[in-house]
Amino acid sequence: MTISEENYLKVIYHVSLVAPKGVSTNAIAGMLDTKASSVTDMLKKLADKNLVSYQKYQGVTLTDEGLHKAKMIVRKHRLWEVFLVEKLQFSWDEVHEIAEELEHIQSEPLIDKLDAFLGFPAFDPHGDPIPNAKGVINKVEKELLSEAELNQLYTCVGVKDSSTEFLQYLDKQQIALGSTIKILEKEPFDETLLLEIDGKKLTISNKIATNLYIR
Amino acid sequence: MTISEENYLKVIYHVSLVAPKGVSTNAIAGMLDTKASSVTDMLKKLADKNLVSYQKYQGVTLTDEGLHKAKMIVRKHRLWEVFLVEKLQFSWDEVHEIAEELEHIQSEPLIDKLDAFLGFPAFDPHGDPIPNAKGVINKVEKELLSEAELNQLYTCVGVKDSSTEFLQYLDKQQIALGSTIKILEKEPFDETLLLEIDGKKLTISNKIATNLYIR
DNA sequence: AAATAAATTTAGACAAAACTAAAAAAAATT
DNA sequence: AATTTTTTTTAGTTTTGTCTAAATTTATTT
Repeated sequence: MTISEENYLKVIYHVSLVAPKGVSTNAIAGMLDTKASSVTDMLKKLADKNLVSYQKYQGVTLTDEGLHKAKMIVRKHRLWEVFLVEKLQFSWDEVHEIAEELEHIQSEPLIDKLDAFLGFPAFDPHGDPIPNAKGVINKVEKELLSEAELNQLYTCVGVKDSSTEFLQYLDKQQIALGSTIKILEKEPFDETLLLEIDGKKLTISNKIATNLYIR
Repeated sequence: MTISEENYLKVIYHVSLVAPKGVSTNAIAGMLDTKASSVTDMLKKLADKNLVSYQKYQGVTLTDEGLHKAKMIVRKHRLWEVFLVEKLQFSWDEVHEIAEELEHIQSEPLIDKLDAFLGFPAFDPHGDPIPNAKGVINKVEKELLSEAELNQLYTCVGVKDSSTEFLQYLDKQQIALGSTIKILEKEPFDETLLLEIDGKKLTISNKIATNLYIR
């Protein structure tokens, strides 16, 4: 598999988690910053290799084989992110791009030994679950902070948006995975929240609240 | 720089350590398992980018810029090898291929943090020196076991051949970097050596002796 | 010094992965 | 239902890195 093929599989995987009835050519083109015509070409190739099922104009879905390959790429990406943060002291907003490269290194023993070295982590630095060597993903029930109740105690378990800007905002406000969160007030007009985070008070916008996962 | 360009630079670097007056097209083709005509094409491209100086039919040498780039690739390769052996418990005969991939990951901070994580190692698992971030290489005087004197105490500091077969032979005979070696006898007919290695006696052929570095 | 052999380069072709522009199909609108 | 818009595909090109076959240069031998 080429790096390009792997990137297509990964994008189809991520999009199909949200849009399960077949991923559109344009959606893939948008995520990969390429043209729809290029996507069509690649989908044909992936279909020939039995990694996706594709019918003209009908979008694409992963085959069992394609799904497994995609999960293995995600597994590698997230394990490398853990390595970068836990062992090399990168911050969680710096690791995505590097992991985008590392995820394409081809070696089963490498990734299994890396997994063991890291202590078989279940989640990456952004709270996303890491598929195990068989592709099984530990599902954890979680909800968005924007859906949470007043005056209940929650723990921050992940982010939806993992852009540099958002992650750096969270760092600045000292919000991290594991932080304890209680909603003290909810402004009805714009859904701004007044929170108590690890004991400190903080006001956040609805946009922030719709990108933080809690449990 | 593409992976292919990096591989050419690396090969030119390695060959020019042995043949300093310009590396031939065929030598490069042989090492990269490609055709001479492909090499010619690439040399033109590298010359356009000012990474090599190249004149038709006269072989090629690295420019200062090309030399630095090549050293940085070697640095990455050897640091990753240390990581694989020291942290992930690979044996020294398993790491070359994986490091061939990892050496192309593009991130300065990654490699500097990896260097720090590993404790700024000076040598890789085969005893080869690791260039520092500026490209400076710690030279260590060493000689081949085949050139060594009788009844003197030496330490094994590296291998010339680092093929899987040779490294596995050394493992089997329990010869490792740091082993203490004394030559007890040298057979004049075929230069077979009787050694005492870490206290144990062992007979080795001249071919082995010409691939082991000692100090 | 001429002839032969070896090494190197040129010319032209190909596959992968992208592109543009135009055509075709599907979806949305009137 | 017909028209317009959007999405998707096709057709033809480009770039990168490779190849083969032929031509050229350098090295070696007689």
